[in-house]
Formats: sequence, C-alpha cells, structure tokens
Amino acid sequence: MRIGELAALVGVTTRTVRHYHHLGLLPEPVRRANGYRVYGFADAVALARVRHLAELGLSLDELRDALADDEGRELREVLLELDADLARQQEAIRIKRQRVAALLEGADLRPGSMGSADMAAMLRDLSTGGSRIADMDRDLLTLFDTVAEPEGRARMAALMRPFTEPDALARAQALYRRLDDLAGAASGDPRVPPLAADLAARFPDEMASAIVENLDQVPARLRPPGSGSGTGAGDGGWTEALLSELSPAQIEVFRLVIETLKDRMR
Amino acid sequence: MRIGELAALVGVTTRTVRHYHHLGLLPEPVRRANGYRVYGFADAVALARVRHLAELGLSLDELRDALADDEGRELREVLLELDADLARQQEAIRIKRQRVAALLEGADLRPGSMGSADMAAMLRDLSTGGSRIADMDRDLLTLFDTVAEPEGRARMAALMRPFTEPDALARAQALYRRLDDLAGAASGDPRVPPLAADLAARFPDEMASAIVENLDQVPARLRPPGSGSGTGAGDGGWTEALLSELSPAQIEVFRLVIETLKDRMR
DNA sequence: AGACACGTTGACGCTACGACAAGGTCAAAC
DNA sequence: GTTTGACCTTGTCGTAGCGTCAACGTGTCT
Repeated sequence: MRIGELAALVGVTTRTVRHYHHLGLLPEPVRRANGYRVYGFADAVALARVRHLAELGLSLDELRDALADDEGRELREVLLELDADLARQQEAIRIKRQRVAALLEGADLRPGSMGSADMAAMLRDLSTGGSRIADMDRDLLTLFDTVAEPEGRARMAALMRPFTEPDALARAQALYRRLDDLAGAASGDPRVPPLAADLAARFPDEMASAIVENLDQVPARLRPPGSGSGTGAGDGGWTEALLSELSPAQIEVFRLVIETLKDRMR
Repeated sequence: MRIGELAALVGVTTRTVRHYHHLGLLPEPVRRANGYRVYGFADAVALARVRHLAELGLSLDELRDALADDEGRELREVLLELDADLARQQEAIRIKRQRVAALLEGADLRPGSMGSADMAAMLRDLSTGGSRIADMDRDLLTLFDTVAEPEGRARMAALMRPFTEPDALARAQALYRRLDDLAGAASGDPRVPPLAADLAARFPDEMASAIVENLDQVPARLRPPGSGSGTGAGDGGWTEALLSELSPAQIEVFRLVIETLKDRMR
C-alpha cells in the first residue's frame, strides 16, 4: 500500500499519517526507490489502534508513551486516568449547562444569577428604572458572582434574602432615588445625615454584623477612624475606582451608614 | 486601577486582559502619561462578564460578536446554540466512556471490542496460542471495528455469533493449525484441497451468502473466475498487502473456500 | 543609587492536524 | 512523445487561548 491507500482504508488523511510518523506514533515504513512509503497490513492495524485510542480523547503524547513499552499495565493506567478525566469533563459540562440555563431563564442576559434569580430580578428592575447607584450595586453583585467561590455566593445570597421580599422593592426604590439625587452634591449637604440614618435602619442585623466583622475589607475612606488596619484597603485599589464614580455627598452617606452600623453592633 | 489590580480583582492574568484588548473584546482604556492603562469599575464588570461567558464554553470570537450589538437576542441565540453544543459534548463523552469501559473490561487492551467481547476473547485465545493466521484474522476484525460504522459492526457481530459457541474454539484451533502448517508451502500442496473443504464446511449459510453477495469486495486473486467486476478489487490495494503475508498454498486454500461457497449458494 | 515590583510591546510555544506551496513520479490518454 | 491528472515528497503557516520568555521603561522603598 502507498500512503493514500492506507489513509483511505483507515479513514484518515495522508497528513495525519505523516503527522503520526513525525511524532513517532507510527514507525516510518520502508521506502520504494522513488521515495514513496510502502505499508503493509500490520501498519494499517497499528494506525487503526492509534486512531481508536486517540478518538477516545487520549493525547498523542500519552498514546506514544502508553504504546511504547510493553503495552500491558501502562495503557491500562492511562485508560483509567482517561476515564477519570472524562468523568470530570462530564461534571464540568453539567455545571456549565446549569449556568447557561440560569442565564437563559433570568430575563436579562447578564451573568450574575446569585443562586436564585430573585435578587438579580430586583436589581434589574431598579437599574432599568434609571438609577445609577442601583446599577453600580448590580454591577458589584455580578462581579462578586463571577469572582467568588460557590460558598461565598451562597453566603451572599443568604444575606440578600431580606431584600427580595415583596414590599422591599418599593422602599429600596425610594432610597435609591434619594441617593441618586445626591449626584454632584458636596459632602456637607443637609440631606446626607437623614438619608444615612434611613439607609442604616434598612440593614438587617446579620448584614450589619457581616459588614462590621469585615471592616478591613471596606475602603479606607469609608471606614470609621480607629478600626482595623489603618494603612491600606488591601483590596488592590479597585474600591477607589468605584468611589471615584460617586459624589462627595454619596460617599459621606456610605461612611455614615457604616459608622452607624458599627455603633449599633457595639 | 492598573492592569494588575484589575486582573487580580477578576481572577485572571494581565496577559489575558491584554489578549482581550487585542481581540476587541474589551475596549482599550485611557492611558496615563507613562503609558499605563487605567481602568475603572465598569471595566472590571465588563471583564467579569466576558470571563463568566467564556468559562461556559463560548469562543472569544462568538463572544465579541454577541456582545457587540445590542446584547438582547443575539446573545440569547448564541447561548441556545451553546447549550445544544454542550449537549452534544455530553453525548460524545458518554459514548467515549462506554468504549473506554469496554476496553478495560476486555482483558487485552487492543481496540476492537466487536460489540460483545466474545469474539474478541476467542481470537485472543487463538493468537496467544501462536497462530499467525488467527492473528491476522484478529487484526482484520480490529481494523474493521475501528473503520466500520456502528451498523456494520453490529452486522459483523451477528455473523460471528456461531463462532462463539463453546466447542467452536477447539475446532477452530485445529483448522488454524492446519492453515499455519501451510506457511511456505507451494500452491500445489496436497494438503490444500481437504483443508479448503473442511474450512468451507464450517461456514454457516448466512456467512457464506454474505461473502458470495459481496464477491466484488473480495480480492481478485481469491475470486472465482467470471464473477463481479473483473478488473480491480476496488479496495485500494490493501488486500494485496494482506495476501503478501500468506504462502501460495494458504492463498489457494482461501480461493478454493470461496469457490466452494459460491457453488454451495448457487 | 540600587533593588524590586510593576508596566509596555513583541515573539514564540502549545494540540492535532488543515491548507497551502513547489516540486517529483507514474499510468493512462492523446 | 508528450501531456494530463492523480498520486507522492518535504516544508511552512494557520488555528484558540492564552503561558512564557525577552528586552526594556517606571515608580517606590531603602
């Protein structure tokens, strides 16, 4: 047989056969005077074996190693490992399909399903209402959702549960509007203290304690004096990028809220 | 934020961020005077979205197209197609695991499970017995098994069934030995006609008719005169490679067998 | 002033081949 | 005898999604 006949017999291209020669997966056969490779029946069998195993997902390097030595235990080990790998792939695909389904189910197509779609739905309603601050909150959550581990997501979803109650939307809307109204305002604005008080009152105790216990995660400019590591946020500075989109009055509101929560938890 | 902070926040490398810039997946942000890229919070959100979707298995090209336009229906279509693709992958992996299991179950690790392992087991016993001809038969079957479509494999397995009966092994062993003994013998050897007769007698009618109906698949040198397309085997010449490993006496045996079967089916 | 961590662009490496290019070989057709 | 067309040869570039250098500029700390 010449290379084209061999390839057609096994159902591959001649390029594939030469590639296997190059990798040492298949021995180079003898050549005729014109340089053509001549194959025998045994070569076809060897090629078919390689193809069969390669199609199962073994890499060609693994295959060469596995077929190189005496073909008994090494190949068995490789196949066992392959099966474990295939099992992992199955599991990974199952999870991917779950997440795709969650994305398709949630009406908007932004990642950030937050376990249950309730929170995402509420924030979507708020941001379509035109609130800049609600939009930022939603962005924060979607970011956290892609970055955090599953257990972190679950914990966050639990903390968010109180905000998914039926009347929570209307009250949140009012507060978000008052926050939005402070865009461009100075930190001394008279609307700041009452808004901070109203906001802090809406935080359930579990969330307040979660915040107070992690004060060192809070950006320095929002942190009450004398708490945690005084120097840096340790967060790499992304919070500064976040705060730079807020007005001084809005920042002051959040600072006051955190101070209030800390006092409450004391 | 600088690029390293952004990357750390979202959990990727800076190389990845620059790669996304290069592909147009993420807009190039403004630069500081020293040439450093400066990112805002919105960039982190955009990057997180890309990562989330990319990790689901979307290609970066698809993602760019899907995120480019108005983000509603195009992304939905892409996700639906992705889910279909994931389903196909699941199915493919399921089949692969079945075949890996079949390989691990069959004691030898040669591909060629033939649906049920019976036939493979018999041929393994024969070839470990040292028979060259049985070895070639086994190679033929493994080759067919990797090359043929599933329905072809099923048909072949059905044809092979009679040979998996308990006493078939012993009788086959004797015949294979007589064939092996003809290695190096001339075509006029007196042992040829009786062996061909005994062999032909062992072929059940279904297999005989399957052979006679496909006489044009049989190499020309084995074909009885005046049957099928007289010119070429049409098989690309691999049968010649196969026959070249046989002695003239062995070839003559097979030719006689086929002739006998043809007469029987007439 | 040096060390060190960060940033910049550019280029090569990885898998398993597909798709060329630029030629040599062989059987059949004119 | 020559041309055509189907083969064969080696070699190189391209693919997806970055990792991993190289070679160099910047900013901060000691």
